[in-house]
Amino acid sequence: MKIYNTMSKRKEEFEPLEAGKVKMYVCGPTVYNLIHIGNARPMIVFDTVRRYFEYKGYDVNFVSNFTDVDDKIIKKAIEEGTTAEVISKRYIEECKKDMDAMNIKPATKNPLATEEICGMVDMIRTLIEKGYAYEKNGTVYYRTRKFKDYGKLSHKNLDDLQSGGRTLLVTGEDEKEDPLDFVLWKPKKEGEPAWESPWSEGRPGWHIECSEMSKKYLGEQIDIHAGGEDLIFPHHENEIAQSEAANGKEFARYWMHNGFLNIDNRKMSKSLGNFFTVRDISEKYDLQVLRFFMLSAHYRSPLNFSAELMESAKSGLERILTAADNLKFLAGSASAEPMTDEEKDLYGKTQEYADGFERAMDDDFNTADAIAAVFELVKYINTTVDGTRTKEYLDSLYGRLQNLTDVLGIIIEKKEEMLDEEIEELIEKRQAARKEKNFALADQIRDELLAKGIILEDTREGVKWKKA
RNA sequence: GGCGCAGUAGCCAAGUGGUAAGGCGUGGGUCUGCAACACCCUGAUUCACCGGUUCAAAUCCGGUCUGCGCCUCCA
Repeated sequence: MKIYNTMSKRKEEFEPLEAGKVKMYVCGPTVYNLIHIGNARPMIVFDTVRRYFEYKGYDVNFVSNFTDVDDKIIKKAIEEGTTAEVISKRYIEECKKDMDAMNIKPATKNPLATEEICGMVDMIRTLIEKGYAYEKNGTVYYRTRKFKDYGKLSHKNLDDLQSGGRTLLVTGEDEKEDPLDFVLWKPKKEGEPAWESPWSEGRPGWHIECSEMSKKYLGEQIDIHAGGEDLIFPHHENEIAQSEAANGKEFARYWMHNGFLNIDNRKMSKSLGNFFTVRDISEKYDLQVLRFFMLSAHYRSPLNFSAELMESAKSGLERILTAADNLKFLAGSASAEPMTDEEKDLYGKTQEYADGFERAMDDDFNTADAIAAVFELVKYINTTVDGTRTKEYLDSLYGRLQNLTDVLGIIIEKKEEMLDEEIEELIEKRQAARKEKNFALADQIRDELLAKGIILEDTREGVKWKKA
């Protein structure tokens, strides 16, 4: 199994710190609003990574935080005349609903920054003791140049950073020893939430949160640390500086970063009017479509989002779902005899698709290629299945398909839904009309059902229905 | 200014030395009372462009053009 490591800029064979176990940390969202579809990409991608590890038999300890104290949350709280806590609690709940609708497995642990302040204070204290941090007027800064490896993840050197095109010295920061130093602890301003610390009543800097939560729930050294590529610098670079200086050992073995999501080939932003929340999308699509769409490209590539592309993804997903649905439908009236020799042989050949799927996933989670293997399996199913097959064969194919789609987090199982009597009657009435070749009436009933959101399909084995 | 990424059919997208996966769409056909589903056929003599290396290049090297990202809060 190979993983592209941002640190080495190459694919590396994955070797867990502890056999059979994976410790991974994914930087989670700041909860000041509903999550947008850009937030959804790492959630979907790294959930899929996790699912694949589990498919391979690993025990995955998956930790992802919620940043619940931050300037944006405070700003929102002031706007609404409430507290930061109310805001963050609300959006954590909403975020969990969206994640559930995207079929993202709950993390082993979702730590909240505000509940881990003590640990952060301890870590900052350690950094000061070791000479990696200093306090000025209640603010604690990290002494960036003291950490020899600074820049190793983002492949930048300090002098380039300092002579960069933008002004690094911003307001009130002239008290820093060096413009590159970043904040570990800042004193509160009037009306802001604050915690006690040896330096001032205040709150932690953003970067220290992840260093501490990762350490507390996964240990000083972890297998995988992941997030959006925009976090490489400065967030992850700073986490490394903090954690490695404080703990004295390599922080994460593999650094994974997903590419950015653009909308109509432009960066998503509120000012461009191309900003979509996951909730917005859910009004028009089942979020499975969004998930499928995101997995159709490699996670490290930039991905463009547009209405047309979503429609295309919807059609493709539909094809997979239809094949699964068809297997279930046929199984309902299939022979209970054991699989025939021919069927055993046919089923045996599906191993090839599972192998192709794994080969793709083993190569740095190439979901686009893995999906191609799923489509090949679908084609195989569609061409080898009909009303004469045994239930055992149909169920086996279903199992094979589900085994793969589960890794992608795509649910092929149709919710068991009962039609109400009125609709059942209409379907029967239409069948009678068809038998009498009264097609005008039959079509009329079909239109009527369509208006109620029921799509009918006539097959050799009977009438299938599905929700529009 | 510094660092980095990308350019493969109408669209999306795999493929990093051995002769272009897969999906969506289009057009034609089979099946069907019709529709839908499904199936078959339909597509790149070619991988932005120009040179080079090699028996062999979409894949390696050099250059050009174009688009994008990061260096500042950002998934």
